[in-house]
Formats: sequence, C-alpha cells, structure tokens
Amino acid sequence: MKRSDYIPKATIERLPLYYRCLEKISAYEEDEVVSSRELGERLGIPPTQVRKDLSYYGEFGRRGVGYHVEDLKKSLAKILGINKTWPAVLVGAGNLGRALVNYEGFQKMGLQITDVIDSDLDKIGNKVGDITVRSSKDLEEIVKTRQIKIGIIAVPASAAQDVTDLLIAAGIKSIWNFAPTRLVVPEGIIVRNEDLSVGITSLIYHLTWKNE
Amino acid sequence: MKRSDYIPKATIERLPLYYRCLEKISAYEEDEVVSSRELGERLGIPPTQVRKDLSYYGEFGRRGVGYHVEDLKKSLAKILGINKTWPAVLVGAGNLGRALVNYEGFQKMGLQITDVIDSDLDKIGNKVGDITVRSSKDLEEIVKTRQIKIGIIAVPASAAQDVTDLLIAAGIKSIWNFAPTRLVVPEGIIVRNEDLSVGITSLIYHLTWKNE
DNA sequence: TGGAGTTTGTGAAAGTAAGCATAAGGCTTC
DNA sequence: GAAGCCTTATGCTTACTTTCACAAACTCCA
Repeated sequence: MKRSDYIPKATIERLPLYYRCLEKISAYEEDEVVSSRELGERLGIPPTQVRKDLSYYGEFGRRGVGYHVEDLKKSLAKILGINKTWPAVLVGAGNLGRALVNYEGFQKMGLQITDVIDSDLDKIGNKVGDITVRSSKDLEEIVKTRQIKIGIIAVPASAAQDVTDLLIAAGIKSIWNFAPTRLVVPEGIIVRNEDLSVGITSLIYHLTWKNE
Repeated sequence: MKRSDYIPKATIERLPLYYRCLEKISAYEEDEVVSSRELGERLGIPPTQVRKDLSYYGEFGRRGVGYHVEDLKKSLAKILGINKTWPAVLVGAGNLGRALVNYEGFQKMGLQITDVIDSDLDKIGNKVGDITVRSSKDLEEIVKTRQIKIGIIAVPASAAQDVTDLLIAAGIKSIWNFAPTRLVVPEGIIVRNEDLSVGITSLIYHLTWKNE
C-alpha cells in the first residue's frame, strides 16, 4: 500500500473518525458513494482536509463522483490496522477498567480485551463482563499464549510504572495508559496516554476565559 | 492577569500537566523552586517549550533561579480556572458514568460531579457513589439551583444528541462528551469530545506500521 | 566587587499543518 | 460529442507551533 514518507499526526487522529463515519453511512444510509464535502460536513472537517488526509495513502476517490463507501471503509480499515482483531490485556479491575471492558465501540475498532489482571486478592476470581480477573503472576503466560501486543493500564497513578514494567517484562509492545502519569519505557515500546484530567481542565479553561 | 492575544491550543493542553506536576512536587519533594529544565524532564517536554508556554501568561520565574513551586501552582490554578470548584451534572449511569463519578483525580482539577441523570427507570433512585440517580425531568431544576455550567455525556452515541439538547435547554454552557459522535450545539456552547476509540485506533495504527 | 555559572524571557528561525487554487477526470444533457 | 457542472488530487501559499539563540537577571564564591 502507498504511504507517504511523512504523515501529520493530526491526520492519523482523523482517520478513525472517517472510518466510523463511513461505518455509520454504510449501516444506515443507502448511498454507495460519499463526497469529501459530505464526509467533512458530518465531522466538522473541511473537505480539502479530508481529501488531503486520504491522499497520503493513495487515490481512493473518483473525480466528479466521490468515494465508494464500502471500498474506502475497507481501505481505511487496512490503513488503520483494524482489519484484524487485536487481543489486549487490561490491568486494573476498578470502575474504569470495568467501563473499558464493557465499552461496545472498541470491538469495531479491532480491540478485544481478552484478559483482566488485578493485584487485589479480593478482586481475583471475580468476573468483569465475561472475563475472570487473574493475578499478575499469570501475566507472562497470558501474553505469550494469546500473543498479546497491547496492554491497557487502568490503575492509580502510583501503581502505573510498576504495572508498565510488568507488562513490558511479559512481552507487551504497546501501552494504552489511563493513569495520569508519564511512563518510562524502553525504546520501541509505543505509549498512548489517555489523560482525562487534561480534557476537563481544558474545558474549564475555556469556560473561564470565554468572554475576555 | 496578563494573557497574550493568541495562545496555541497545544499550550493549553500542557498547562494541566504542569499543574499536576507541580502538585506532585509540592506534595512529595521539599524543593521550593523548580527549573523549566526539571519540569520539562518530568513531563517529556523541552524546557524552552515550558518557558514559552508560561510566558504567554506573564513572568513567573526568576532568572538564574527558576520557578517558585507554590506560587506557580497558584498562578496556574488561576489561569486554568481551577482555583474554584465547578459543579457538574453527568448523564448516563452506566459503567463509564460510574467510573467518572468515582475517579479521584477530577476533584483536584476543580470538577465536582454533583448530580447524575439517567433515563432508565431501573437506575433512577440507585446510588452512584454518594449520588442518587435522578430523572431527566429534574435536570432544569438541578442546573438552576446549583448554577451548573458543565454537563457530562456518558450515554451511547445514539442518545447523545437528545441529551445534548436537554442539557442546553436546561441552561448548561459547556459539554464534556464521551459519546463517539459529533454534537450539534448553538453558538457559544463549548464542547470537548473525549473519544476513546480514536486513542486505541491510533495506537493500533502505530503498532501496524512500526517497522515500515 | 567582579567573574563564572545558572536560568529565565523572548524575538527570530525552522519546522509542521491547514487551506487555497487549479488541473484533471467524470457525469449529464442536449 | 461538446458544454456545463461536479468532484478529486495536489503544488503552493498561508498560518500555526516549536525550537533556537542570546540578552538580561540572579547566585555564589573568591
């Protein structure tokens, strides 16, 4: 697949939006074709931006016509790597952990949380959705047998670095971190921080300064 | 308070990180002063970036010395608007809603979820943390009496627009949206989307393309 | 007091991302 | 099959963000 040498980070953040929008169109509309204008309107993104983003990966549209919904959806799935299912292990069976396990939207994006780990002896053995909570002693075996590459951290900030080290020792390649702290990881490990406090703080900031 | 005419969006996203880092230093270290170099190192941000970000709002440091931890913390709290407490109403008492209510980190950032709304009759009357779930019929009264400006949407995408309209009708000024959909709102209403699927998809993308 | 060593604040330069303008292809109608 | 109207793809321009470079201010020590 074509792929330009340099692709803006912001473009990569928009691709999932395009994908999800196409899925919606595919499910609820009978249009076979969609224009960059319409796609953009639905997402609040200028049409030139939509086209430029897609152009980094090839020519998916037909001039004078638009983009074929199903084809573009498939292409985007392949670009994003969500044309296959990625098993993942989640650490932390608290409220947030349970919310993540039960969140329906992830399945569609290729994420499948297959295992849940917690250090709390009271929680081990309990069910979270269909999954039985296990001890971190089992982590390495779980990662190996399922060939898991993604670890999800949903523990308090104070425990996050220890969990990170455990995950990496077990062979994890990438970490989705919900703890509000910066993780130290070896070269080559991908970390994505999902810091909810930043979101609310930036909202409060805008509320505070709105009329000045 | 000084504030430059134009401030990069990215700067505003970093301010909460500085604030939280200062809080940690203030709580666990005895240093009274911190340099932009150290602050940056702890967060993985270049020191010049730290200084530039702060400089949009004034001169907080002393040359040759650094920044006084407590003073800078106070200044940032004021800049971010988190020197006061912001009451908020959350709609959607599902797993995610419960996780948000019980998340400890928000309190420190000025957010206090005071009320929870759900349309599910089975959930109304139940407790989420210390809060009793109420019907959307009570929304307007809740918002008025508590002078709530922030609404949090933790319902499925299909219900999100209806909830948005309700919140705005009740007098809400800003929305923190966890539903994976774009909300249509009148001029002047602030919306912040917290789209978890984007995070995991971008992680999978990087995992997919890592070695090419 | 003065010189060496720090560290901030900021204008200027470099690097990144978005938006514009236009060429090229495609459909429809007469 | 040609004119008119769409829509994509993309080089170029404009706008935004980060990084650099250095003056200014402070500390410490001889």
